[in-house]
Amino acid sequence: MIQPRPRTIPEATVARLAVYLRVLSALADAGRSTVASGELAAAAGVNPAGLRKDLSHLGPCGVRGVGYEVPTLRDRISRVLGVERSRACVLVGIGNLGSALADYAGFGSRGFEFVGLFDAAEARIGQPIGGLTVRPIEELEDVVTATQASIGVITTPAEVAQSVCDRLAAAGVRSILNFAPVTLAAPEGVDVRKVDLSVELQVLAFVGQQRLVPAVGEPA
Amino acid sequence: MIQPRPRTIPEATVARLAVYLRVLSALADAGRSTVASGELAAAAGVNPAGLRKDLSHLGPCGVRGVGYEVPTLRDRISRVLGVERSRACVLVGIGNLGSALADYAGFGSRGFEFVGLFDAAEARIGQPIGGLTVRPIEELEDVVTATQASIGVITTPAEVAQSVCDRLAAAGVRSILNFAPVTLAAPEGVDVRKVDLSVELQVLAFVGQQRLVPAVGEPA
DNA sequence: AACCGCTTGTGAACGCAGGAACAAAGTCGC
DNA sequence: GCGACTTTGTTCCTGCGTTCACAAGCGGTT
Repeated sequence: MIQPRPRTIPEATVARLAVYLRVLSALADAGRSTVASGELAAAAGVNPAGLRKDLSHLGPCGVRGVGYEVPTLRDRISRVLGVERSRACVLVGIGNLGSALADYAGFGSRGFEFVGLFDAAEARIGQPIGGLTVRPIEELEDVVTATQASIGVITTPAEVAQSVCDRLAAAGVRSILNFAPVTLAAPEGVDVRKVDLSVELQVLAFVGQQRLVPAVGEPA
Repeated sequence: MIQPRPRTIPEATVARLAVYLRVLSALADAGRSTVASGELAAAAGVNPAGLRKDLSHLGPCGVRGVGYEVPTLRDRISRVLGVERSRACVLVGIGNLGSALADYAGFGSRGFEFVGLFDAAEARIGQPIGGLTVRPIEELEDVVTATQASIGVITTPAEVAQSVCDRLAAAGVRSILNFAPVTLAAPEGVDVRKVDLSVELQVLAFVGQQRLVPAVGEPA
């Protein structure tokens, strides 16, 4: 009575599955019926063997000698990632970045729906963005409770990010995506994922400069 | 005649160094003179031993029994990451996200300076953002050549991202940060780093839902 | 001057992700 | 109906990143 497929999928694999899903959707729209691991891997920018290993976490879903059936695989990944269920998200901090996210159409098709936009600045409140209206931060707890939102996105200045995080966690949000350049502390059971745009640039620049100076005394 | 310190610093370490730098700057502003690895690690959200190993790539820079001198360590990391030198960047695609990045003050203090904002839409051209004016995409090559920009940021729709990437690479850009939801192909010598916002959300949601179903028959 | 506590830096072990190679399996052609 | 080719799924292995644990070193104290 053992489950043949362990419930845990590595995080790195999950991230790639999301990429495969996007490629598969494009292929399906283009009318392709099947695709081999080599082609799919090339389109996703990964190694074919790694791709097959990623897909093996979903159980056998390809046909040997042929490849993968595009719509079937797409639906399978969608189901595993939980794309078909709609997830309620709230977004706090409607500055430039927050506005960009609220307006980004790509989230809706991935199962995410913003149900509340919040800001502390008077000037922002009432502003319509992406079909919603910016509300005062005071209403945060009420909306989270009423909508059962489980995901919160923080795009506030760094100074207030921790307090927003505390309020989100207290209101019942279980997952937080943080764009503010601070490391947040959250209670047990709430996990925080950080995206730091300036760190990304910094790493990019560093590997670029590192490549220009291969090694002293060993010019490859 | 071996170099005691290999020139290569792991990418994961570089990303964390950028975080330490931010924490150290805040500590320096607050007037702290020294800090121990434990406190610094807690503020950065990492393991103390890992932090010390990261710093060991810079050579010995702490005092045993005391800790790290805050301004000294900050300057050391700044020098390694190349923060003091100004790097010219161009940004293509001035939609919501592009505008947010162009306006973000955090880049300037990390050594990055936008020298050109480009868009294909007539309506955007001429619009002032963050001290610059949006220019037509046709001028991309001229500006990259004139400014010797080595970093390009792509925030265009997915459909045109590859062609923008090609043009950037051909114009001499060595590093590209891609926010468009496609996997880009670039020539040898040009490296591309991808930030996919919807993938981040997807991963966040998945680990959240995975945590709710720990394992069938073994409720931790 | 010697001791003691504190902290760094490093060496070793563990776990994990990534890549290559191989066997199983299904399809197409004859 | 049978053989050969193609492609998947899996296994092994190598390398890297992370964590734990300990020795070395410095400051403060008596």
